[in-house]
Formats: sequence, C-alpha cells, structure tokens
Amino acid sequence: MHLELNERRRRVLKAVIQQYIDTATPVASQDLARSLGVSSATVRNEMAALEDAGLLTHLHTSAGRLPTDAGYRFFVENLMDRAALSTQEQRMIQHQFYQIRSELNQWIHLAAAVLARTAQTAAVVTPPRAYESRFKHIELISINDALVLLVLVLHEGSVKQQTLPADPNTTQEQLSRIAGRINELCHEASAKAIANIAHNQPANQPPLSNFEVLVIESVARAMQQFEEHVNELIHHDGLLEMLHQPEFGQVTRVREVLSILEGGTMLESLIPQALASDGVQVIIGGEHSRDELRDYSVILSRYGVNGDVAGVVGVLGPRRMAYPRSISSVRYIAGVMSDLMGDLYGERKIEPSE
Amino acid sequence: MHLELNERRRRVLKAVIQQYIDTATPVASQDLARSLGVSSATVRNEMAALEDAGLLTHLHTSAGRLPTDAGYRFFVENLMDRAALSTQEQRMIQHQFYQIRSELNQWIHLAAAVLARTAQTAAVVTPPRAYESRFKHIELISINDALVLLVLVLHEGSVKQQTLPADPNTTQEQLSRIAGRINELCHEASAKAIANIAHNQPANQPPLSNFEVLVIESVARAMQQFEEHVNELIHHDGLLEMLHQPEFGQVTRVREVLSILEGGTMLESLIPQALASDGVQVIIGGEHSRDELRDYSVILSRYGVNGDVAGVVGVLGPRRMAYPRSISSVRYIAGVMSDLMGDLYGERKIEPSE
DNA sequence: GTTAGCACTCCTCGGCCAAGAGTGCTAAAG
DNA sequence: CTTTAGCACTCTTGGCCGAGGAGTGCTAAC
Repeated sequence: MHLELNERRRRVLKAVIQQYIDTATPVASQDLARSLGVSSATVRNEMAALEDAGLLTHLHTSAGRLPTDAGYRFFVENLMDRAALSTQEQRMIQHQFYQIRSELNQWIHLAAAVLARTAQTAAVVTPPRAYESRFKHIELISINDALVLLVLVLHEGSVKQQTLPADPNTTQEQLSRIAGRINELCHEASAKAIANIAHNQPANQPPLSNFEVLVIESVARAMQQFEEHVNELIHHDGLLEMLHQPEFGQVTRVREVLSILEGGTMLESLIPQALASDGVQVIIGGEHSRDELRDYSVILSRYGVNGDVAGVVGVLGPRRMAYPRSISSVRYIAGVMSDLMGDLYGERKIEPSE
Repeated sequence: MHLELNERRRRVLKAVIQQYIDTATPVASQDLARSLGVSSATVRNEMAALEDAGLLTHLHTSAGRLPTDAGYRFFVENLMDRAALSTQEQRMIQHQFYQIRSELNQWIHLAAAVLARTAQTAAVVTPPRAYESRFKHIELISINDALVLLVLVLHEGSVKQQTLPADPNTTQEQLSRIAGRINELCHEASAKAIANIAHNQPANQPPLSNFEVLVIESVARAMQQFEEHVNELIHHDGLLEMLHQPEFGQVTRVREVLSILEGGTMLESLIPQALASDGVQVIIGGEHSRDELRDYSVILSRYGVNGDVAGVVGVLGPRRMAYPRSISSVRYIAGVMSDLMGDLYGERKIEPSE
C-alpha cells in the first residue's frame, strides 16, 4: 500500500494526522498549504487522492479531512517520528521505580500511574505472572483458637493468603511442622501435581492428616484460581485524565470506556495476544477485535523475564491518540519494568525493540 | 424544626421527596392532589409553607418542587419508611459472603459489588484495620541467590510482602532461624516498638546482624506505612451503574464524581468520622463537609469487631438518592461483615442499630 | 380552611435564517 | 501534465423567534 504514495502525498497525510491528533478537529486544506509551500487547491487534490486510497475521510461535503483506521495504521508504520522520552522524564521514571523496587505489588500501580501521566491517557497493567505457576513455600500461622492463616508463596514471588479453620488445640509449633512437611511434599510442584498429592496420598510416608489434606487442597485451589483469573487483576489508571479529551463530550462514551476498562471484555482477547508476542502491539480502532473497541486504540507491550514470568503494560485511548508519544512511553516503561525484573530474577530480559 | 409540621404537611413533604427520588423531575401540585384527597390548590399552599420552612425549593416560577438538603434530612430522620432487604436478597448476600469467607482480601471487593448492586449506586469500602497494628509473624523466603521475600503478618491477619537483598550464600535454614529470632523479639509489638528494637539493640542478647537490622527496619517501615495510608486502600464499585442516573447527563459531573472517588479527598474527612461513630451516618449534600460534595450524599457505616479491628462501608450517590433502600443496604452489609469478622476473631461485634 | 378560576412566568422545542467553513470543479496559467 | 485562482455549492452551527405547555400564585367564592 505504501508503494503508491509519493513523497508529497506522504507529507500531506502525515500533516493531516498530526494536526488532527493535536486539535481533534478535521483539518482543512488551507491549514496545510502554508507549511507545505503549495496552494490549498493542490492540497485538496492530494487529499482527494488519499481519500480514494482509503486513508482519509470527511464527515460531510464541507468538512475537513480526518484519518481512517488505515490512515492511522500507515502513519504508525511508515510516517511517524519516534518521540523518545526526554532524559529528564526517563530519570524521573527510573527513580520512582527504584524507590519502590522492593515492593513488588506496588509495581503495577506505579506503572499505571506513570504511564497514564506520560502518555496522557488511560493506562492498563497486568501483574507479572509465571507462564505456569509453581509452588515455592507455604506458612501456617495461628490467628486464634479456631483459625489459621495460610500464606502461599509462588515461585515467581507472588503471595496469596487464606484463612482455614483448625482444631482448637493446635499450637504454632505443630503448624510449623505441618507447613514444613507440606513444603517438602510440594517442592516446586505445579497446581495439578499438588491436587494429585491431595488425592493420592504419597506411598512410603506416614499418611496425611485431614488438616494436611485440607491445606494441600487449598493450595491447589488457590494456584488454579490464580492461573484462571488473569483478567480480574488488570489494574488501570488515568481514566480521569482521558475524560478531558473532546471525544468524551457525551456520557455514553464515558460509560463505554468504563465498561471496557472494568468489564475487561476487550482485555480478554488482547492481553493474551500481547503476552504471546514481542515488541509493542498497536491496535487501531476495531482492527482485529470486537465491536466495542471500534472507537478506541490500544497499545500494549509485554514486559518481564523471558520464558519465566511476564505481564502486560499498555494504554487505551480514543482512536485519535498521540501514537508517537504513547508508543514510546509504553515501550520505555515496559523496558524499565523488564530491567527491574531481570535484576530480581537475575535472568535475561524481554527488551522490546520496535 | 419538626414541631411545626402538622400531619398533612408531613405527608406532602414525604410524597414530594419520594416522587422526586423516583422520577428525578420536580413534582407538581397536581401529582399529589389525587393521592392526598385534596385539591391541587391546597397542595400548593402546603408546598409554599414547606418552602418557607426551607424544606423545599423550585428552580423557577413555573416549575414543580424539589427537596432542599434540609428537606432530605427531615425525611431521613422523621418521615422515611424503613426498607428492609427481602429475605431472598439477604440470603443471597449471606451466601456470597459465606462462599469467600476464607479469603479476607476479597471481602472488600465483594462488599462493594454487592452494595453497589443492592443500593443501585456507587459503593465504597475500606479494608478492616486494627486501631493500632501489632506484629504477629514474619517469614523469610529465599527467592534466588540475592533476593529474599519478607512476608509480614499483622495481628488482625493482614499480610504485607516485600523483597530484600541478601548475602549470596544465605540458606533457607539460616533465614528461617533469623525469622524465628525476630518473631520472638517483636512478639505483639507496635510499629514504634519495633523501630526501637532496630535502633537500640536489646541488652543481654547476642547483637543483631546487619541483615537482621534491615529486616526489622523493613517491618517497622511497612507497619508505619500501613497505618498512614488508609486512604489509598479505599475500594469502590458501581460507578458505571450510577452513571445511568440523569444527574450524570453531562461529563463534568462524571469527572467530578470520579475525582471524588479516586482522589479520595472527601473520604479523608468522612471516613475517620464514620470509624469513630456507631451506626449509620448519612451526609446529605455538602452538609458537614467540603464543597466538592455539595451535590452528593454519602451513607457510611463502620463494620468490624469492637475495639479491635474495623473498616467502613458505604455508598456515594447524587443528593437525590433512594435513602431508605441505601441506608438499609449499608446497615445490612455492615452487619453481615461484622458477623463474619466476629466469627473470625471470636469477639463481640459492632452491630449497627440506627 | 378549601378550592375553582385565571393570569402570569418561564422553560422547551421546532423552524428558520444568516454566517461561515471547506470542498469540488473548471478553466486558465506555468 | 501540474498547479492554482475562482467560484458555486453543500453542510454545519448558532442565534432568534414564537407556539405550546407546564405549573405556580393569587383572588374570590364556597
């Protein structure tokens, strides 16, 4: 498709899109004549050609031009300037992540907040997840006479908690012994393997007590739930900022975007896709996906440690989105998070390029 | 103020408010004449009197009447019928809480979701918190060569996690021994006491290693942070449902309510107040509080176990809110949560009554 | 005290018109 | 063959007006 576009036509397209992104109003031929050094009539001819090519449209006869999905796509792939974050911004972001480097569960909050601010639109982040979670450790802590707190640590460092009923007379020491036994039994096991242990008691070992079986079952269930409910853990931020965009002038739009972000219907399809691919994914309008995303664009990147544990960061905004800046922001923050996780897990990182 | 109102005048006020809550449009004298068995002129006279008393207003000469803040307040305190939840709803709610009773950190999600659905407006919930957090237990788990996961359990069962750097050669056994020692040192201590331990090493004990000091400091810091950052943990739900109310016809309103819910400026002032008082609090319009709440009402209740650990549940909605139903919902859900926590902690509960 | 009657106020909504923004086309110029 | 000036044409936007309607407030009669 990009073969047929001569240099000037590209310049026109680029200028139209840049201005439209900037002003949110259709751009007139006049607006470009000056900066391109030709007359408005010439610009109109070029615009008409770009419209024939399916890259631009207009809303009615006497309205200026605005990009189609295909126009944006062409822009993103062939025309757009890279908009690297300033070194000052980079330093700031690095610093903020460094500050909370030890609190893993705050990462996604920070990432969403920073991304929303730098990209000026809504940000979404999923927490880092192992491809298949493996057991690392449990601890049993007596809360009171009848109650025990089960703390489960997974291999990649996620922590789950749950309360269990217990015999009134169980001491903390007994609990620790039980935890120790289960830690050995379940060492590095997957959810399935652990479910197995509960059902088929291990041979040549003393039999498991009822309570021990209960604990093991709880662990298996928690791990399974964890694997299934990726979507519920999507965190987002920056909705408020995005609402200042003129496309959210009517409340139906707001409702729409809220139900996308909270209902998570979109993310179900897009996030697995992003997890499975390298680099930054740009989805413009309803390109690959469902109808409810018709008016929105999504930019996603995987982050994490290769082959081990990964999550997704990205932004959601109106189709008229500052693609250069958003893409750079997503790429940069994914990079920072990958680096940090690399430090944590001490392995090779995902470093998105393109 | 309620002295001066005769029976019929009360009936008029009640009818106006109920209809206005229902229809969101100012109510005309005609609308009430039928059901009150008098002429519209009589109703108009009564309305004028109620307007003089400051309980009703109208927007312009030829518009129907609608309640003022004082009108709503009078309604809530003197006129309103209790709207108990149906036994079916109650059973449903009980059941849902029962299902997740062991997963403490899901409580607030469930509570917000259920409350938003039954009260048909936005719900806010803070997690249960001890009045002063006390240390219960830590665990140190080796993640890899250079990294240790610190899991901190507080007395009321909250779990915090954090990663720490460690000497490359530390074994899990050494870590467990260290954790054991710190568990003894910090037994049931407050954040302050623990900070003390780190700075003034205990006498007649072997001195603390650098790593042990690091762990203790981390624990103290985590507990302090936990005490300070109550507001950041406010969870909310049901925003989307609330946006269907006609008062959210323009986007500025949506932004307003979003920044109330997410910025949390309001909750800073209202939640401590709710935590400190018994029963259900109703704040109508800007009654006691800041300007940004002028157009909203808030209904809050404390829940939890008396003198031990407590949180706040409530709803936020437009001033024109279904007070009877909302108040009942908040009261009921606070009760359910208090009961459940009572079971957990085995102590006397907060049982809100009016 | 209650109510019918009526004048009066104010909002709402549709229609209409003028102004303006931009285009598409045509024909001339480079 | 490309560029451009000129101009007619289309469509939107905003303001204005007037009719219709909703509902009140007042007055006078019951």
